[in-house]
Order: sequence, then structure tokens, then C-alpha cells
Amino acid sequence: MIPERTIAHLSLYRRLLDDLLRSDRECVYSYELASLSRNKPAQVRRDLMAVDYAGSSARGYEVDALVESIDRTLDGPGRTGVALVGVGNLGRAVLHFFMGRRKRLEIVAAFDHAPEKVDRVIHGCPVYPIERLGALLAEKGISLGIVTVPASEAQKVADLLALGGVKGILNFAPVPLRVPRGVYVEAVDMTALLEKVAFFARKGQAPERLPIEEEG
Amino acid sequence: MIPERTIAHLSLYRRLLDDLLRSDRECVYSYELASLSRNKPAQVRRDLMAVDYAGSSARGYEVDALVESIDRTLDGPGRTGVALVGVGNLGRAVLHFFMGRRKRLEIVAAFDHAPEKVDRVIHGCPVYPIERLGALLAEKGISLGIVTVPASEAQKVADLLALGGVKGILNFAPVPLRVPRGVYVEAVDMTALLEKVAFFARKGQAPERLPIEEEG
DNA sequence: AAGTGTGAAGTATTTCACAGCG
DNA sequence: CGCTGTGAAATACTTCACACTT
Repeated sequence: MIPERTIAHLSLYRRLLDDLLRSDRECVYSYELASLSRNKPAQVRRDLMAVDYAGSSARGYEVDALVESIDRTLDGPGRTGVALVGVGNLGRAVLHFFMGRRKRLEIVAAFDHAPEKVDRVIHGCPVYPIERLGALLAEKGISLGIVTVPASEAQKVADLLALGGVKGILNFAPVPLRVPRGVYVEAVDMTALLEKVAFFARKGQAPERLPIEEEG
Repeated sequence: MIPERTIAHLSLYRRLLDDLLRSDRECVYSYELASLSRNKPAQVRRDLMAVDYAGSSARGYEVDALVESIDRTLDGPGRTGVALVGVGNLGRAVLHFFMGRRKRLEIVAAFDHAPEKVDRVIHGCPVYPIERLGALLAEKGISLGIVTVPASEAQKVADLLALGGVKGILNFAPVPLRVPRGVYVEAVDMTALLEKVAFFARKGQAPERLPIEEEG
């Protein structure tokens, strides 16, 4: 059973490795990945213990093989459909952000209740009226939801998503969601994040980091 | 020295308490705050040990006094100015999200290099050309930055912010930032968050949560 | 000599469990 | 009695340090 943090780290490493692949880099050492991801080599090596791939002490990790191994660990079989609910400012931005970013994990439908927003395509994603949520979740085999509605609507939307069989929710609404057992929720509490930054910035308590060097 | 998580929790509790205040609630027990914030009563009580306020076993916590104590813990003296850099889809959404949310912590300037975006006011915030960043950080006494530029620009922006004396950065760009010692960075890696949701949703490994009850 | 994989140690965070209070 | 505050235990995560490989 892989720890939560490890999964987040692997996602980041994969992204960095994709960049390296594009620049035709063949191999990479843990200390290089560490520098790119702003953490320690030992952390990288421990994270990589979760994927079924071993590096070599001479060459480090082969970039393409490592990416494939991370793919096997992180990705499910086939494509995973995601529904985004709430096509306001934030919803559109998130839609735009995710468009074309990962081909195995795709926002395939967006929902809103404002009549002027529905039956359009925004950033390449069709927008449907919220009434059709249940039907379309089933029809399109959607298993994840992104909540970008205002706080007042968020719980209702979470209930609908859970009822429709969604097993994971990424919640941008500034309110904690109640979901049935077996549904995984990740909250992005932007207010709390900014206030945390404000607090530690003021206290001058930035955590110890690797020294800043050239390249990396 | 207060732990990172505690600060994030306090921010959330304050928001929930503000709602309670608005509905004229006088007192609240740790188990109620726990239910609202979706964690355990013992967690709430431990978090509240960080603020200088004691509840009573009979009445729990007085909402207004507790909010004030959390204010004293989290907020600095006076107002804290924030600069947002990158007025694209995400930047505008974040701007909109934060507008008027907390009066002590305010986005006072936004920056972009696209000529058609600058010298306008978006969601109540003036947008300046990126060339004026350094000057305006000093002039407006800005100590925090929000980075909402594309990955390719993010490091340059972080350098400018750090150079301008910013002590904390909330980074939405999908790339880890290098900053000088003493600058606190909080990264919001939306791709990693969604992939984490996808992973644990698929594995059916939603963490144990409090049972779902009525009210809360 | 310089890297990987990993047990063991260290640190951070959560939770238990219970003394003490009103 | 039911709650708060908190040592102590449990758990989660990170880092060290070193045997082993090339």
C-alpha cells in the first residue's frame, strides 16, 4: 500500500522525466531528480521503491523505462474519465489547465446549471446541464469529479457525484465535503494555502531546502 | 513553533467559525468543529492548543473569542499585500476567488506582460506590466506573491519576486521553484493532486473518515 | 569512486486515553 | 456526566548511513 505523499511525488517525477525525455536525456541520477523536484536524493530513491523498476549504480535510472514503470504504478487500465462541475471562473481555468495534459486522465464532461453556459464546448470540453449529471456519469463511465462550484453548492454536487458512482473528488470549493465511505476526496483549500504562506513568510520559517545551484 | 498542518487547520476552523458567528452561534464543542472540518475532536483540541485561548468543559469554545484568538495567531499586524503574477485563465480565477475574502490579506496588484491585459482593472485588481514588478513591490510593501504563469515563465517570475523582497510564494505553475533561503513556497500541483485522486479512487483506499450524520 | 536500495533512526502529525473541571 | 487539555502511544513521512553494485 503506497503512501499518499509517494503518489504525489511520483506524479511530479513523471512530469519531470517527460521533460527529460523530450530533451533526449537517456539516464538520470537520483540527485538530479531530487534537484529538479526540490527534495533530497534519499527521498527520490525511497519513492521509486514503490515502482517496479531498479536503477543501476553506474547509469542511474533510464528515463524511458522509469516513466513506463511509473505509468504502470499510477495509471489505471484504459482511460479515466473525469467530470468537472461548475463552469465559473475557476472551473474554466481548471478545464483549461487540464486540457491535453495527460491522455489517460481526461475531463470528458463539464456541468453547470446556468442555461447560458450549457450546450457549449469550453476549452474543448462539452458543457451539460447539471440535471444530466447522473445519466452522463453512467453513460461515459466517469469515475472522478472536480468540484468548482461555490461553497453553497458544493455539498449538493458532491452528493450527486457520489450517487452517480464517482470514487474520487478533487474539491476546490472552500468547504469540507461529506462523502460516503470509499470515496476519496482531495481538498484544495486556496484560502488556507495562502494564509499558510502568509504565516510562515512572516515568521521567516521557510523550511530548509537544498542550496540553489546552477542547472539541475 | 507551530506545525504547518496546524496553521492550515486553524485557517479552516476560522472560516467555519465565521459562518457560525454569522448564524449567531455563541459556543461550539470540539466535536462539532471536528464534524464541520471533517476530522477528529482530538485533532481540533490539539490544533487549538496553538492559540492562546482556552475553552470550558461546560460550554466548549466561545465562537467570537476563539475567532479573535485565531486572528491573533494567524494574522500579522496591519494588512498584508499580495501580488499575483500571470493574468491568464488561472490568474483571473484566483484573483476572483480571493477578492474580498479576507480583509487583512489582499491582492493589491496583478502583473502580466501581455500589453492588452495591463493597465486595466480585473476583478477589482489593477494589472500592471511585469516590468514594473520590482518597483511596485517596494512601493506597495508587498510581501507575498502568487504565481499563475505558465511553467516556462515560473522560475523567472519567482526570481523577480524574491529579488523584490517577497517572503512567501503560492505557486500554481506545474514546476518546482528555486528560491533563496528564507522564502517560503507553497506549491499547488493540480496535476499531482488529480493523479493522486485517480490513484486512490481506483484502489478504493479512501481514508477512514467520520461517519456521515445529519447536521454538523 | 560514485551510485542504488534499504534497515534503522529521526521527525512530524494524529490519535488515544485519562486526569481534572464545572 | 460530558467536556477540555495533554502526556503518551501510534502512525506517517523523511533522512541517515552503509552494504552492495558497477
